[in-house]
Amino acid sequence: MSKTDSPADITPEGLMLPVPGVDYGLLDGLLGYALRRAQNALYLDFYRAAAEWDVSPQRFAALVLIARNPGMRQGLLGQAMGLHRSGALRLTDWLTAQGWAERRDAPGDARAWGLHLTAAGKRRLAKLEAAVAAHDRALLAGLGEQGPALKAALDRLAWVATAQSTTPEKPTTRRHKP
Amino acid sequence: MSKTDSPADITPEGLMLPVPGVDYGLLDGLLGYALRRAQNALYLDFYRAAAEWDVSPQRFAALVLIARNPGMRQGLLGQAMGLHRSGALRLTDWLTAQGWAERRDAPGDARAWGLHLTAAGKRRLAKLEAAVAAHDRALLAGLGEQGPALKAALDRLAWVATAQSTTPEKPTTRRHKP
DNA sequence: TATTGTTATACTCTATAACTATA
DNA sequence: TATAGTTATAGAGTATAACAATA
Repeated sequence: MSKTDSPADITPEGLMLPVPGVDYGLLDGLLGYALRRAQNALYLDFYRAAAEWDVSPQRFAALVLIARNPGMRQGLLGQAMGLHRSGALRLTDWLTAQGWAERRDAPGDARAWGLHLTAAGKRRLAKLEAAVAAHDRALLAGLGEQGPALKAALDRLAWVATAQSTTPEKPTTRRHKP
Repeated sequence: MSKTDSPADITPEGLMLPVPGVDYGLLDGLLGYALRRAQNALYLDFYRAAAEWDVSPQRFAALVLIARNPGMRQGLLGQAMGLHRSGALRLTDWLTAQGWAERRDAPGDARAWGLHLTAAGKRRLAKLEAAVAAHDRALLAGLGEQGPALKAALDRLAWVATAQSTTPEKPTTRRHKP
């Protein structure tokens, strides 16, 4: 008796706002949950900033990495992003299909590709980066004095959490041929 | 000429560690990217803590919510977690299939379910919550004095970011029948 | 024998659209 | 007409396994 989903269904999905009347128990006190809420909010926010380009946060990161490390291999890209080889492949497929990047022969190794942005990709990325950076500055501004401290604490948190699970000797020295 | 994937392929996938020699460009300065790194690390870390129970962070959150709000509807659960109805359905399906929770008739509305933990679910959750809480405390301890400030800043960040995209009148007053 | 990239496949997460039964 | 839940389906995202070409 209904045509399709109703008007009141305009519920902003993905928005993880605290719902009044709901008891969140220990979630409210957890660092991990606070992080998830914040990340969720930022994710949605990113899409607003990058709406014009139709690029996800992950793809944006890939673009920046390729731009700053021209000729990098697919495998290295995956490594830098915590992806499996096959994931890096799909990511690269998308970037090339959309005209952002291209695969060229890698000098010295006939098996590998060197990744590069296309001319159009470089042009577009310049604007996209500006938009994202402006966006990030707005967030920092909204945080006031807490901003810089937050950034530092996040970096440290990533380090502490990985240290607990992997316990490498040093933060930097990793990812090398065994 | 290889049987399957080789020994050196034990690359901890999903681990988003900074790779030495790679230039991350503006990513290193972005709040959003720092957040993603931290969240990624915490996610993997959570799995260590909850390995014994085979529960994802999201499912853990659902369990806590149901435990603290017995009889809550599927729809409300989805709302609290930023999920679509169909997502809440699948989540609930999993929780019931695993014996964590059960659907009972909701008093007053024959269309709706009331969600409840099972007796076994309550018992298991008590231990799981203890493990997760201990884990979170360890993270906070690792952060030292930065810890509490980080938590506060994250809460504020989530608020700032959603404010920029939705601009509601007040943080709390939302999500009500129009 | 190990590595780079590929193909094929599968599983998770989450959305949309359309449907049912209530309200 | 709107809502709660459901079904079916599709799309990301990411993993595993097996393979080819190259190292």
